[in-house]
Amino acid sequence: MTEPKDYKIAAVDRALALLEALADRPDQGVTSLAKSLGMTKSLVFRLLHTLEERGFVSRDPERAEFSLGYRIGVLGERLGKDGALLYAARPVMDALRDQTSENVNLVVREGLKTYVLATRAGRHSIRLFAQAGRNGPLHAGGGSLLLLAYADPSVIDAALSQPLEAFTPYTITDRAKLRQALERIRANGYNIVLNDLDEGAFSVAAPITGADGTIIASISVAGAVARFDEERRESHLKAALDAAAEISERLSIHGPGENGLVKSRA
Amino acid sequence: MTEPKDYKIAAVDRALALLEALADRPDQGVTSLAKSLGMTKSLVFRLLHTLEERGFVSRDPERAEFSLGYRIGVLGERLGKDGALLYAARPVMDALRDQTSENVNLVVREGLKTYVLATRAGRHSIRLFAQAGRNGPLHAGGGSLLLLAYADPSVIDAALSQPLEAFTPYTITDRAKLRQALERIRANGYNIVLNDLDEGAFSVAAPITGADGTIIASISVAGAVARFDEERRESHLKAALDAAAEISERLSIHGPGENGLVKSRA
DNA sequence: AAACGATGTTTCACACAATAAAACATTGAG
DNA sequence: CTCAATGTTTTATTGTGTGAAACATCGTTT
Repeated sequence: MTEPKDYKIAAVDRALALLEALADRPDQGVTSLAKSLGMTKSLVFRLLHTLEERGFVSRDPERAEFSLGYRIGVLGERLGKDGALLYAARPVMDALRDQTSENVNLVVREGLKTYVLATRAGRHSIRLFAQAGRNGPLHAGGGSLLLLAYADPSVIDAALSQPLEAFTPYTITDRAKLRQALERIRANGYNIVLNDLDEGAFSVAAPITGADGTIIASISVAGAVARFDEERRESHLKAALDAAAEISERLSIHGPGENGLVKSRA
Repeated sequence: MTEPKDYKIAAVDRALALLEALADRPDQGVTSLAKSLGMTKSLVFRLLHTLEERGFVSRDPERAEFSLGYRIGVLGERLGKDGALLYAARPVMDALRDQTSENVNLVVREGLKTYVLATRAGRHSIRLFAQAGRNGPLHAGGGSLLLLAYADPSVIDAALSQPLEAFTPYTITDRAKLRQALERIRANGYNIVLNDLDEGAFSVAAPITGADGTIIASISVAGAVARFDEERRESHLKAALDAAAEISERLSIHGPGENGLVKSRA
């Protein structure tokens, strides 16, 4: 492989590595950090000094150990939980769309509704499906059902105590059957639906895990059932699960592995 | 003034400045950022490139504009709201303690209780008062009452519908009088109490404002009433208000002004 | 359609600033 | 009291961050 142009500026990259190390394990000293990152003490010292002046790291009153600083919190709050998820998902959604040529949706739950955080339009379907920013029901749609399945029991109860609108003849409105469906989703770790929200549409949804290990969103591949055969079922499912895993990893405190970005296209 | 040794490493500092600029105004392009920060386009480009590879900035799919990246969110979440507040307050609390020689307490509300996030022990009082991590009531104590005063009306109602323990003969347990007291706190913008939680103790509390403008915590100067005269009342109040303002500014999206750290000791 | 202007991208050479090594200061333990 | 480990400071050299300017790639205007 050819060298892909490296515009990275080393000092900055090292500083960011330092922040990651402190996020991973707080309350570390200069020596410890230098050792674990393969830097010299003096370098780490000066990096910390720079970061501290801007509040990106904070030192213990006892003047010994460092942790992430308040400014990280302020900036992080600025972008919000949805922002982090959205930006982490962006390149992965692009890749998933390219891989499947179908629509890709990123959905979160908000109370007893779902909310489409972002979408990618597949090559085919023109006027189809999800619009970013739109609310949807919890009891129909691939991603929605999946989110409901992993929601707190009290949320499930609340959702099931509402009237369940039938969007198509295939929408599950029977509460017992719905509970069964949720059970199966949890058992499978994914969800595949056909025609239950939009007639003629399929959806293959996988769960995204936040930094705390709970399921916070779903990513789904959706398109016209006409293009949905057994083979695509398998490939789309694998692609969705992989994408969900990748996003989840990005959102974990340890961050993405070696590969800085999404896997290279074959 | 003598030059205070500058260990700052320029590249890193500029990168952080870039992050701040993006937090201040998202969706900016290379040129815009370069102009507003007084950097060259090529530098900004490379900084952004470095930051992007680690997920600290994110670019629009349309390949034009940049914003803060998901990693900021992940790291920020890691430290939590309390962490940001705590670290922002740390040096200010130290300064306030040095200035007043009294105890300094940082208190937040959690439901119908208060929670001492951090303390600094004054020169005098040995075995006195607040312990970090301890819960306290909402209706007694300088910081607590102040937090109650600025809490949501529903919280006030809930707090007042509970039994109001009398910790000393001076504790306000009459609901009407308590509401009056809260009213006066809001009118003043601060709170001063004597003997209401601990016999023989005073407390001068000021409100801390979060990034969204709401009051999220209180910082207070506390000590023995024996040392509390009219002059100290004024000076402690001013010191507490200044400290609260300083912390609030740090927590604001625009960040602290020119002076990177706390004001120099006189 | 062609020319323009603005923006993002790339190249390149030089100065200065980031870096490593090593000396120094400070702290705590045995 | 000595020793070991840590944070801090200095210094010299090299490498790298930097600015200027060329280039590409748009979208807009005439």
